[in-house]
Parts: sequence; structure tokens; C-alpha cells
Amino acid sequence: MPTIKDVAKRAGVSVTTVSRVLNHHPHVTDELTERVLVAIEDLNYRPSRVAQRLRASHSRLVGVIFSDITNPFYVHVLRGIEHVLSRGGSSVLIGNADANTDREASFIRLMQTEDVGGLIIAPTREDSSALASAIEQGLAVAVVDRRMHNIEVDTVVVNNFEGSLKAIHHLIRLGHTRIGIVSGPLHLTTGRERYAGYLQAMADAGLRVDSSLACFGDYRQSSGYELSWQLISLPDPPTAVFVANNQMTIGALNAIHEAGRNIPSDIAVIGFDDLSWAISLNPPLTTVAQPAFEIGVNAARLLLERIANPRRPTYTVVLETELIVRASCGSPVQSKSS
Amino acid sequence: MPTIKDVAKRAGVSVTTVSRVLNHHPHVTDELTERVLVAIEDLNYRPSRVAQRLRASHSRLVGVIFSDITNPFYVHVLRGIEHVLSRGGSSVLIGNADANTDREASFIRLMQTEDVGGLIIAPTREDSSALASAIEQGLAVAVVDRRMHNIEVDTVVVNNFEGSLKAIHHLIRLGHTRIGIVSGPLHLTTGRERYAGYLQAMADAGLRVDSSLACFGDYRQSSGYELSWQLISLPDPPTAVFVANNQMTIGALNAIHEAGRNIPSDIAVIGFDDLSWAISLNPPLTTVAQPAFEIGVNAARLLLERIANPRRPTYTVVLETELIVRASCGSPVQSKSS
DNA sequence: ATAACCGTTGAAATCGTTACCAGAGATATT
DNA sequence: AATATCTCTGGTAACGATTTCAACGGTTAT
Repeated sequence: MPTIKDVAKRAGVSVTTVSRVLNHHPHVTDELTERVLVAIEDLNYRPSRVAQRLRASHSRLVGVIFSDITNPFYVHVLRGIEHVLSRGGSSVLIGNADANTDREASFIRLMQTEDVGGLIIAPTREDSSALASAIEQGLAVAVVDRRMHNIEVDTVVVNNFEGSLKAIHHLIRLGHTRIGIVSGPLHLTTGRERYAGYLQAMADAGLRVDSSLACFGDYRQSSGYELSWQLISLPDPPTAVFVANNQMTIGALNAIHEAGRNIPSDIAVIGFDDLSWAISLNPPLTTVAQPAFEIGVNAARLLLERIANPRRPTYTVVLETELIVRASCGSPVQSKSS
Repeated sequence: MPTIKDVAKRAGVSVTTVSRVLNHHPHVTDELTERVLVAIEDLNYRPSRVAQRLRASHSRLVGVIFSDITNPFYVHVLRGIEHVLSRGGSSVLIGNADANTDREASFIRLMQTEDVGGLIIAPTREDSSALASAIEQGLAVAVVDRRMHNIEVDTVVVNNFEGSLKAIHHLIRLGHTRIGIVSGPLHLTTGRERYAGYLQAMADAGLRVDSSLACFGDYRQSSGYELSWQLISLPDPPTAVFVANNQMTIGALNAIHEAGRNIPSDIAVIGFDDLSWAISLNPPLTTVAQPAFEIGVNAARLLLERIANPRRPTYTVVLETELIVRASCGSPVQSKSS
């Protein structure tokens, strides 16, 4: 591949001049600019981003670390990130932590050695020391999906509490009183907030929460499956269940079908996170949708701002969820218990 | 961040020696090795991959370009790739071409300026000149999912023809004779091969193919939706439909439910690509599954081999599909037409 | 005793850029 | 007319690593 030297030689100028036209510096005559441009075209030259990254102050590379790239929610966040970043000419280096804190730490490390200009991360825990020290060392970071504990950092989340509240209120409005929840883990803010929304909504309606109806998974499909089986096997099973993320919802649906229960007449189902195929289910799934793409867009913007101005105070952007009513909760039903 | 110089100073050796222990070179005494290791530990030093990439022959970075990262199939391929690559200490730079050839070309360009050691790509067209010239320039490339035309390159695909054949044979065995297909575009090898399997299976059974039952989409959800509406609106609609990829299957399901048709009694559905939620559908979806993870694993291995030995002849790995029979095609039905 | 060789180390060149500094003209200011 | 300022250009030193080359001391072979 041709280098800046080759271009300089062909244009009959110094490498400095080539670098100047490349970076749109002032004080270079039209004639030389033209000659350089022609040489660049002739040689089909593009500057090496590796060399630029080593020398220049900007990096034009951002790292993205997700706990599970298999989750379509994160893929849409990624698209939002990429949408903003590609306009700025940045590339995206991706890491899949697989919900493993050690892997996450080693990816953070990797991102630093790759000299990323910034990092967008959905952390596996809310007190990651690896992340804290990276920020301490001056790495620009934006956190998505989950909040951190004791770490000041730009953050983009949704109003999980409100979303959960909307879901349960919807169920209650339809007449349900025995409402189960397949919650996320309580060590994550999303898990706690969504669970809190459930409790609040029940309390608002003066409904007692039966502790056997609340179970806690790890956001994976398999735990949604197992916990749902557990719920529907109860002597007095819930008439409705709220599942706190998309993957667990898949598992829940699987269990319910396997048990031969009908949705929504035997049990109503409402999920968190919308999915492209939620509308193709039978019956179509009622969900609390998160604006995944916008989460990505906002995170990328926040990150760009912080890179431009590292001393800026930190922001937390909270986006709203949307209750999408389809058919999986049915029409208003009669309460079965007293 | 500390550099190799800081380590050298602290260990009281030259940077050359530090570099030697970093790269496990022979001929460095245990004592110096130990001193360097201690200094590295003390400073918490990690070599800059950017500097390494600029100077060294190896890059430890591979690019991955997909036409649609939103498609879970590609995400699983990506996981397979990452599984192999992370063991080799390589990072993954990702690009989402969005089925756009221009975007694809500019990503290929980007990968070259980022000095990737190799590229894994699911091309948008089978005669990409951008890809051809990149290979010409010595870039190590592995193609996945689709075959290239007139370009010798390592390739990993599945036996699409056979997979399609199995799907249609299954339908025929169940008694169907009016079988529709929502095919992919014929300008892609996957589209052509899967369509050819359909034609062959029909011919094998001595069935006439009604041209109004074959329609051609672009692998996106929306075209699956529209074309399926078209099929079921026919005066004499098919009793079974084969949908040639996962996203179009989502659209098809949506259309069929919207039309109030029952699966499988009104219309049997069989899809291509398995999905984590296929089992959670009602009824669970019968599909032709591709070994997505293994496709990624094989592509990464092929790429690593080629990087190690650029003059090696090109390989094409063809993996087999698996027919996963669930309930969306029902039990054997009586043929409705003569 | 001298030559040849081996193991061990460091100095310096290099990768492809950008940034700093200096210098040459041209123009403006005193 | 002398000086200051401004525009334009190029030489050269970084950035942080690897690689080549030479040198040094110690063994071994002749």
C-alpha cells in the first residue's frame, strides 16, 4: 500500500504538505493542494489509521462491550451507536463479555491497549473496579442499559421502574390479581428497578404480593424457561406473568406452550423489550418496549461530547419505555381468586 | 499509560530486552527476565497494540463485515468467529454494510487502513470488485454464507440446495402438493441454491410448479410479509409455504396470523435458519437449521491458516443443514387439490 | 595462543503518520 | 529603510513498539 511518502514524492512536495492537505490545514496554496490531491487519486492512497492513532491525539476508534451480543436488544443499541459514530468517521471495536466479569475486565484492558478514544459498555456489575480504574486513567466512557454504583459516568438508561409499573397496571386493569414475575437478578439496576415497579404497582392496587409468585432469573432464556415452569406448576398458579427481559420471555413462552396452557385464557404474558417477531407470535406479544436504537444514539453522542470535553460534568439520560398492547394479555378477564 | 521505555528504565535494561521477554525470545537470562517481569507487574504495563501493529508483521486484528448485523444468524456466526479468534489474541473490528454495496466497499477500505490481518465477510454481491481488488492487494479474506463468482477465496457455506430439498420433501411426504416458496433474491447464491432445491424436490415428486406460487424477496422481514400476503390471497392458495430465511419467516408468520389463517391446518410453514425462539412459537416452527456458530468457527480457522500461509490453495467448506421437525407443518394432511 | 563461535545485551533504524520549529519571501508597519 | 508580521513550505523529532546489527565476554576448537 502507498504511504504518505509516496504521495509526497509523486506530488513533488514534502510529507508535511501532504499531511496538511489531508487534515485541511490552512496556509497551503491551491496549486500544491491540487497536485497533492491528484497524487492521492493516482496512487489510490488512504492514510494508515494505525499510524494516525499512534501519533495523533484523536483515535477515531471506540470500543463497545456488551454482556451478550446474542441479545437483539444490544444489537439494536449497537446499530444506534454505529449510526452516530460512522458519521464521525470512527470504527467500532466490539467485545462480548458473555456476562463474565473477568472477560469484561480483560476486554476493558484490550480496549486500552488498542488505544480507543472512548468506550461504551453495558457492565456486568454495578461496581466494576476495572471500569472504575479505566475511567480514573482518563478513558472516556459511556454506560448503557445499567447504572453504575459509586462511579460518576455518563449513562443512558430507560425508566425501568415506570415501564414495569405500566406493565403491571395494564394487567391489573384487565382484572388480574394473581400476577407473577420472572424478574432479572437483583444485583443489576435493571433487575431491581423493574422488580420495584412490580411491587409498587401491586401496592398501588392494594394487592398483596405472594412471595411464591416472584422469582429471579439471570436474564437468560433457560432461566425464563425454568422459572416459568415453576410458576405454572404451583397449586394456585398466577393468571398473568410479567417477564423482565426478552430472552427470558422466549423461555417462558416455551414452558407455557409445553405445559399446554393457553395464552391468554389460562395465563396472560407480558414481556420487557420489544422484538421484531413479537408481532408474529400467536398470540402477538404485549411488551414494554425500550427505544434500543435511541439508547445507542444517545450513548454515542454523550461519548463524543466527553471526548471533546473531558472535564464536562456527567450526564444521565433516561429514556421512556412504551407499552405496546397486543394480544397476549387478552381482553379483560374475571379475576379467578376471590 | 506506561510505555516500554518506562519498563526498561525501571528494570534497568534496554527496551530491546523488554521486547524480547514480551515476545518470549530465547537468549535472555533468567535474572533479567525476572527483573523485567517484575517491572511490568509493578507498572501494570501492557504493550500498545497500535504500536505493535504499525511495526510488527502480525496485526492481531481481523475485520468482520456483515450485510445485516440485525439478523441473529450473523450474530451467531460472529460468536463462532470470536470464539476462535479470541484464543489467538485477536480483536474484532466490525462493519455493518446494511446490504449496501457502497457501504460494503467503504468498509473494506476502512479495514485496510486499519491494517487488519484478515477479513471475514458475507458479501452483498457475488462479484464485488472492491473485495476482488483487496484480495489482489494481498488481504487475507474468508467469505461466509455466500459464494463469490470469479474470485478464488476461502469460503464457508452450507449445502443450501440439500437443505431446501429436505424441506420440500418433508412437505411432500406430509401430503402437500401445492407448495409455495418465498425465496431469496436470485442474484445471491443462497437465493439461487435454495430455489433450485425447491424446484428439484418438486420435480422429484413429479409435481408441476405453479409459477404464481414462487415469489422472490430480499431476505428482509417486510418482503416476507408482503409476499406471504400475496400467496395467501391467491384464489387457490398453497397449502404449505417454504420461507427461505429467518427474517422473511417472521414477516410470513405475521401475515398469516393477520389473515386469520391457522398453522398448520390452513397452511403449513417451514423456515430456513433456526432461531432461539422458533420453539416458543405457537405452533413451534419447523425449520432447516444452519450451524451458524460452526460457520464462524470454520471461517476463522480458514482465515488464520491463510494468514499463516498466504500461498495456500483456497478451500471451500460446505457444512450440512439439519431439518428440525416441530409442529408448524402438522401431521400428514390430505391433499386438497386433485 | 589464536581463531571461531555462541549466548547475551544494547544502540539505532524503522513502521506511517502528525507536530514543532525554522526559514524564505512577501507584505505591512514604523 | 529597517523591522515586524504574515503566508507558505520543508526538515526533523516524536508516537511505542520490533528488528537488524554490532559488540562483548566466555567457551571451545585448532
